[in-house]
Amino acid sequence: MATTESKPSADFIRQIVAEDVRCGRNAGRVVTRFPPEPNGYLHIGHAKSICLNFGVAAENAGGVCHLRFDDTNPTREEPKYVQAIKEDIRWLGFDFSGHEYYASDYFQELYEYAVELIRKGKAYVCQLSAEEIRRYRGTLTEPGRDSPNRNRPIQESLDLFRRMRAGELADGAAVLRAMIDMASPNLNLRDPVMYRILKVPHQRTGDRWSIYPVYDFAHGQSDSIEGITHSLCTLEFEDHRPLYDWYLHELGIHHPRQIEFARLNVSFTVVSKRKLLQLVEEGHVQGWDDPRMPTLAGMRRRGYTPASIRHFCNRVGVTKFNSLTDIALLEHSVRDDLNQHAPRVMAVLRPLRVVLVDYPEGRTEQLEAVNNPQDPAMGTRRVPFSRVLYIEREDFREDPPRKFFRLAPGREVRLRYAYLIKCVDVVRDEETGEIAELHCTFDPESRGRTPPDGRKVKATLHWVSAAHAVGAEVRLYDRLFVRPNPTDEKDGTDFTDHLNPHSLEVLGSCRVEPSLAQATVGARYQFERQGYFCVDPDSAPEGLVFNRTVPLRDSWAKIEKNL
RNA sequence: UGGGGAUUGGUGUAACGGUAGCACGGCUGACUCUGGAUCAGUUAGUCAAGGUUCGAAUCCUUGAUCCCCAGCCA
Repeated sequence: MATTESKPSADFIRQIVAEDVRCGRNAGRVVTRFPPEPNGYLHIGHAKSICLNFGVAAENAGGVCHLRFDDTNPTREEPKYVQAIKEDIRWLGFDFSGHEYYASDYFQELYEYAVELIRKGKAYVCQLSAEEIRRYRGTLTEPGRDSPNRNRPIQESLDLFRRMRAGELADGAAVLRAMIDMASPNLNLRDPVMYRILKVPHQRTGDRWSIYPVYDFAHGQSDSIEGITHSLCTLEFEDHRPLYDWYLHELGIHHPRQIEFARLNVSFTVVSKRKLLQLVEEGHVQGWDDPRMPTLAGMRRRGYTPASIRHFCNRVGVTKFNSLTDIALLEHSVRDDLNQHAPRVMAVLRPLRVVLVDYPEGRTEQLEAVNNPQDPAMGTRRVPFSRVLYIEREDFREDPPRKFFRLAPGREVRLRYAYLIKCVDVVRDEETGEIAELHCTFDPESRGRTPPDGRKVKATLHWVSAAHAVGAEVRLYDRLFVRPNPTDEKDGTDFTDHLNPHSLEVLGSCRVEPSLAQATVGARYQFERQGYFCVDPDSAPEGLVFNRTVPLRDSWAKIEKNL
């Protein structure tokens, strides 16, 4: 490159990390972590966090990113989610081998930390009910009141805590609380709960525990135990930082630096595990991997590439501003990637029969087609051509509007890689009056080249040979919601009120070129002039199923809209 | 009316007292056997009001608006 390309400036987190490395904090080491709770599938918002955490680690010499499952609530977590999360992270392109951790592995240490705090007089067992604790906590504007158990002798708390662990107390009968300040303006500091009784078996520790640490008591210490240097989390934990600081300080253990950033929001979709779960449970979509879902599993099935998601995450940046990123940026990222890598094929979604009346019956030609004009190394293939073809119904207009360049009565267009054809007749179904087929003539001098008289046409259509085409089902997806911000419920609506009723359209009688007969599940293609498509796992030997990942930009659609 | 954050074109993001830049989107045009892609041009912004300064998106003051917090969820 002739001129020095200006480096994109690092986001504020990378700047902080760089400064820490520069001045030798943590001996120059960088250890980050991605800490999902295994209670749902990963979505595009998690992808942002994954790219940030693994990215920051990779950019620093010797940097490491841990995958840690925050599995502190056995009532909501399941092994199937652990598996799905690991699969999604690997698919996204990140390696956590040798660095897979579980908060549940620290249960014994966490228990000992809790005992230590009781011994120091910094924690106590409280037997107020959940409801009472809430009332004692006060409100945003009024201070709370001390629990009557706050001055319980240390020995008594120690004994009670031991009995909680031993299963001698019922669920909800007692909790362990930190003794901080019931009048703190930060509600997180009003004697927060550290442990609760949950006589529920845990997916990894079985029935060894009948008490479990709450997130706030587990998270910071887990980071500490793992030697995390930079604990990157979302904005809502900013208020919790003083609490984490307090625990770490009282315990006198390694203190990671927590930095908060804004979570990702994307227009016309929802990025919240709870809401995505609701869509699944209420049957608005067909599952976590429904191609309309912004889950990594859904996007994978839809045809998104890992690279396109990573690029998207890098482009949205990292700040503390609560933003709503335009879904067009996501769509651009995947087009950008697929444009360079997806082989082109011809597929007719809504077939209209075309008979070339002057083309010999029974004749078949094999025409050479380019697999990817962006990448000549991808070579060429042969596409069969014959007398009866299918073209796209929308590529013909009996009464063409202004600026419509495609086929119309008496008009000539090119068939991609083949001949110039001219429409000479429109044949209707006598009963329905619908256009049944088109009769066209072809110019034998125009095969793969401009005819000798130099005639030009304004449109090139894709097509398939009727006798050679393969049948397929194509699923067209549109945005899941009709509102840019479906979760804005200030007008009293629920986000499910804004679901797009047309987010899925299934086309059952599509015809695709024969080279696709061997297409394997997950393979991605550009259907020329239409968009990027990917083979769905529902495909069977008897029937291919394609998902539309994203349409090509369609300038005719824009012209038509403004006509 | 407690505490914690935030505010730069339509959207996202840079600029760290010295020319408000980049990307997406929009709009023009060129080119084209994908109305794709590509290329070129264009559009449009510092929340407000004061102050400091030769000079302010950046520093100070006041105000406005938005987000988060009253789970034994994470």
